[in-house]
Amino acid sequence: MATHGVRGRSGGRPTLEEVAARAGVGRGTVSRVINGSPRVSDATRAAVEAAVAELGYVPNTAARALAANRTDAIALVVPEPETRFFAEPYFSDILKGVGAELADTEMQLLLIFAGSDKERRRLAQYLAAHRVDGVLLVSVHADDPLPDLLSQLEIPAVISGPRSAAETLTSVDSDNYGGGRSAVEHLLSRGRTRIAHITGRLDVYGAQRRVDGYRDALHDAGFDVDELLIEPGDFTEEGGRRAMETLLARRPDLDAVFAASDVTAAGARQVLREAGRRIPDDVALVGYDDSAIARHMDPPLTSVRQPIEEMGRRMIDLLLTEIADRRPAMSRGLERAQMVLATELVVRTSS
Amino acid sequence: MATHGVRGRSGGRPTLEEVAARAGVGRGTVSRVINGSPRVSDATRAAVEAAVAELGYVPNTAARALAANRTDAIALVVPEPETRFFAEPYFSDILKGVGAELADTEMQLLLIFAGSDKERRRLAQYLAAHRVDGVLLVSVHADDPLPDLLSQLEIPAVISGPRSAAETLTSVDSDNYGGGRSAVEHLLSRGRTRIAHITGRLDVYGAQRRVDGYRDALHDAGFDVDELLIEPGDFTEEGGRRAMETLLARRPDLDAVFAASDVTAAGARQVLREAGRRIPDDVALVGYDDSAIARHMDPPLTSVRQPIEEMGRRMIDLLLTEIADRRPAMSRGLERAQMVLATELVVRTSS
DNA sequence: ATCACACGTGGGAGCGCTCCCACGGTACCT
DNA sequence: AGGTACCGTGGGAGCGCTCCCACGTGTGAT
Repeated sequence: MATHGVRGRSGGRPTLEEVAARAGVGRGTVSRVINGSPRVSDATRAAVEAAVAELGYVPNTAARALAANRTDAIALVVPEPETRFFAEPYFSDILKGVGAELADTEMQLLLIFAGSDKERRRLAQYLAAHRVDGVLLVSVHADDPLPDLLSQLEIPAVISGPRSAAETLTSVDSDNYGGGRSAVEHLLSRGRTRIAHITGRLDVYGAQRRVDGYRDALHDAGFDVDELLIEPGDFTEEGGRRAMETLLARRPDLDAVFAASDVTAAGARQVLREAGRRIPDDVALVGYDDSAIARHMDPPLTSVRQPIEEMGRRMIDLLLTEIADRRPAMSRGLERAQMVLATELVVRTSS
Repeated sequence: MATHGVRGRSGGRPTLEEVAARAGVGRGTVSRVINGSPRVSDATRAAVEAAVAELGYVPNTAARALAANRTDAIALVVPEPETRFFAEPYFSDILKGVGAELADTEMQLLLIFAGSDKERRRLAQYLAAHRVDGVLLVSVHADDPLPDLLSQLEIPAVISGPRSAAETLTSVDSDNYGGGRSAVEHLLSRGRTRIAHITGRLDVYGAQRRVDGYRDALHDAGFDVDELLIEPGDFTEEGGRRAMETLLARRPDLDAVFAASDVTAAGARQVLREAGRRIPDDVALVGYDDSAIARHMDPPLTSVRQPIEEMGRRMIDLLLTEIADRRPAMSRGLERAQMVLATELVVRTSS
């Protein structure tokens, strides 16, 4: 469909040189037209474009990459096994945002999994070869060496979910603090006062921030924070069950639970049911992520929604800017951007 | 982790030339070592490898691609919107096989979605630019122009699920005929004789082959095929419901149903339940795909499993061979490979 | 009339590699 | 001794682009 027109009699694909000859101009001029430089007269531009169309010219990426020292490709690095990538809607949402924002760009997106050690070595090789202009990093654990490798190689990178408050890479995050806060404020407004919190993995910065939001919301409402109402989980269903059992044993009079993920809430719900507590009558329940689970739970789960697709879009924005600036990491003076997007509490009948 | 060692004082990455100088050999020799040519003495090879390690040399992909006219990349083209890609386990299984087979290769895998028209135009551009050495095509509809574009551009390609018996591209498929056959033979062996079939979308070659298997199994067992027992579906749950209603109205005495997908079977099951038929007592049910749905259905669904991961692996095998042969499509004489992998009937309590 | 300075343009140099030819050396034949 | 063959090796040429300098030519200020 895209290519018809005369193939060069040489048999191969037409080159810049051939287009130039055909249009009766020099090589440089064709290059300028191809790259959208404004320093070309309209007449010349038209002639070149005609020649390009007639010959079905398509630039040779390798040659361009070699000469210009760029690749026009960026990588989305997922430091997880592929299984998790498909299992968690998080990734698919990010990918959707990224794809949308990249759609009218020349940039090519590469999806790279780095779950196993072998894959990670491969990735290191890959980055060392500078085969991408920039990197999008999602779901990075606190002790992951990848970000440092990237700044060392001076490859522009944007991370989703900073590793800490002192993240050195440009980052995009949802407002975990505000999310945690809004969940608790909502429960308070419903008249609940003995609100428990099942946290996420605390080596994940976002999980900590949710706890901070939980604490501050209670504190600002004039309550003391009861440490016995806080129990660490790990984002999983099983973790939610365990934590809920502990909490119930420790504080049987609790009247609400804020779980750090919907899956965790599902685990908690199960234990509450088995203990004969009705939701929301006896215990109100709020989750986090607003995933499919939340909508299909019985009763439907109130949950904090993160704008994940939007995060994907913003990540690309920032990355492209950084690439364009060509001042990779730690360029002098320039503050690393730390973008934070608002969350939204989706109220359902569980609270 | 991967790169330490002396960076060239020039500041940039070391080149072949610098490695050659350091090892006291010529450029060609280093190239030979890098590319694993046997025509290098052991001593020289060792010297070069030492120099490579010391300098932290990593080949420049763009330069290599330009000089050698190859990209060391292949694309997995998914002619579907990203949503379906994540929704259907088929893709994740294929990807798993592909990834595994590619793991100890230099080849880079690109994932390209071509669901929308815009994306397809982009893809055509991409292929015209020969940015990949080969293409893996999955889930292609009968009238898709993509395969023809590929052979026209002479890009090696392997398709999963041939478009017809006369597929011109190299293909890998599971044995849909045998799968259909085994499902019916199984039902016959259970003493069922009035076996209905809800087909898949009949513009999908594999769906047709399943029908063929259904027919032949009955015929070979000495039964006439009752056309009123065959009702077209479309692989969806809703299609399964509709078809089941039709069948039940037409042949209330049917005692078994073979559905062309598990999802279709789920739809059929629902209608059967509503009609008061017990499974498997009154009506035995067999699905296709052996997906999660099959395992979790009540009762658990007998289903035909396709070796999807294996298909991914074989596709890569064939593609790499084709790339190595450098005789892209329709090279003279060479029969297109049409690989067919066996299916397996997983018997559960629904039959 | 002169100078200055844009602007649009052509083409050399060079990006880092692979390919291939040519060369000297060794080994084995006649 | 000369011839032939092959092996390991060096390095020229060239892949198709971008970058940048240099070169007219036209315009406005002097």
